[in-house]
Amino acid sequence: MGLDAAAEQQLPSRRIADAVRSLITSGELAPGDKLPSERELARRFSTARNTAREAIRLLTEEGLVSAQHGRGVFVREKQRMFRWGSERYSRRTYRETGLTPFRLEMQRQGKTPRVEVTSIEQVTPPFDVAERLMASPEEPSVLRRCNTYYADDEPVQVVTTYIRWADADGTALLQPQTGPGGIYGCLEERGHLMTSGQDEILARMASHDEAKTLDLPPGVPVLEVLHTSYDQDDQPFEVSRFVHRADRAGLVYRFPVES
Amino acid sequence: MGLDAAAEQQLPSRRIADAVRSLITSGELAPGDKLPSERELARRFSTARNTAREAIRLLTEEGLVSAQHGRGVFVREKQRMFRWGSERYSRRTYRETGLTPFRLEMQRQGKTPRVEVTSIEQVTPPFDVAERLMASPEEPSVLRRCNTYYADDEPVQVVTTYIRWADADGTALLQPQTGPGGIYGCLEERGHLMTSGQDEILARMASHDEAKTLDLPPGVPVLEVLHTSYDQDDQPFEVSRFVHRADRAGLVYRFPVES
DNA sequence: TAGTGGTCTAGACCACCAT
DNA sequence: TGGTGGTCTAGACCACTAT
Repeated sequence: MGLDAAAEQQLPSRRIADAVRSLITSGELAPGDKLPSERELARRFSTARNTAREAIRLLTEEGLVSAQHGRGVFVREKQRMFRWGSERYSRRTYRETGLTPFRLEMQRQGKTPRVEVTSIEQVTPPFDVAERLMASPEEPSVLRRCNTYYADDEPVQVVTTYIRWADADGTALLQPQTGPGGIYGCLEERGHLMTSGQDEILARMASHDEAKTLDLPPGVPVLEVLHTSYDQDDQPFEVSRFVHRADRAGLVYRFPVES
Repeated sequence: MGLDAAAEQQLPSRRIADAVRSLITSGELAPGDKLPSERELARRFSTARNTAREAIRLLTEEGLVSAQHGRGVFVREKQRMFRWGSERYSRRTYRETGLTPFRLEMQRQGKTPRVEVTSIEQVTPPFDVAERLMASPEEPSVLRRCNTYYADDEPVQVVTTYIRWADADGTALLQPQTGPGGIYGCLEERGHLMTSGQDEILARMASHDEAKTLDLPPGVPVLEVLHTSYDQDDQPFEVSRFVHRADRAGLVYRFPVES
């Protein structure tokens, strides 16, 4: 398997990692292929098993391989299946297809969509949300809706939506099922028509809980999108935090450039 | 230091990680603070040093702490300083301030900007770039310009720009200094006025080389933006790949929502 | 049952940093 | 110089997966 092709190096763990990495980038080890076992690598490179293990850890951290308990270590499949972006909020596509953006994207990918409403509560919003929602300090409580979205029963995104309590009280927003128009339909009835949006994007490693909820393998970051909706008066009326596993999701934005 | 406050758990390494994590989230350990040493943690929890080390590794992977050789392990500072997005391409702000978006953002942050031109070469573009640039298969060669951007001599982004060779040949684009209008000025002279753009965003762990170039600590992902510029005829004429360290950079997009 | 990864121990030596 | 993280060894036992 040409593992010895790696040039002389400093650290044994690096040497092993470099050798395996070059097998992957050269294509000799294809996505889905099984790596030699830790014990086998240790034997071939005449090191302790922990050293081979450290090499695997380096590759895992780079997102190149993924371990499966009791089965082996495998070359990661590159599949960035889902594409989100500003079309997430387009009413036109919804009118034309009758599908929400999530369901539309799932259909595109041939996956079965499922949405789970995790919780609906009255809470005090986190700082960044309060700032963007301009929630009054006197009455800081907002409605928080937590949802988890699944594709073929695999979690792909976790969404937390915040709406001022004054806009939510007494509406279907307090119910898991908000009706055919979704939450934006409810908010239109309350006088808020989305005319523009802002997405703030960052990437980070998943927290402990997120890793569990999203069933994230180690070495996979998350994409976090903090979305703010603005109404016809250019006032913010809704803030949502989207958390995607970054190996499955990408974002796309088209925009005009003023001359 | 209340380390023993952690509830009983299964694995020793998790137990230690949980205890330290709760100290961080509770604020008892503030950003910049030094953690107990690995040997000290091992002593307090009556484990081997490698077990305490594994706990630190878990926290590093979550992006909570960062080790400094010979000094100790420290709680990470949360500083997401830079904000990029569609304004990156605004001609208006450039006209009004005389500053490129990068220099403007640096000024905002009180940092000293520096741009290093790493290489200017005629190459065959990678697949994703060729696809977006609609480079002809007969004449697949393009100009590739590699730049590294620094803030106070710390690398913050690596940019690779691709331009069709026909548009670049015989222009200042072949030189490190492209003149006051930058590369877009050169391309305007060649008949390409940017009227719209597309940014495709993904997050991933850094490759080996990127980690070195960006001086990335472990546990920090990168944000990759693949930008495509469209001219007055809605034809793509330039593709750039931006790679940011995700603990320093965020992206912002404002967009209209059609009714 | 055999082979795999997951975790742990109890040492050791090195490289880096502060004093 | 002493303390820190970085790496390594040579074992051990457990949990999971396949057969």
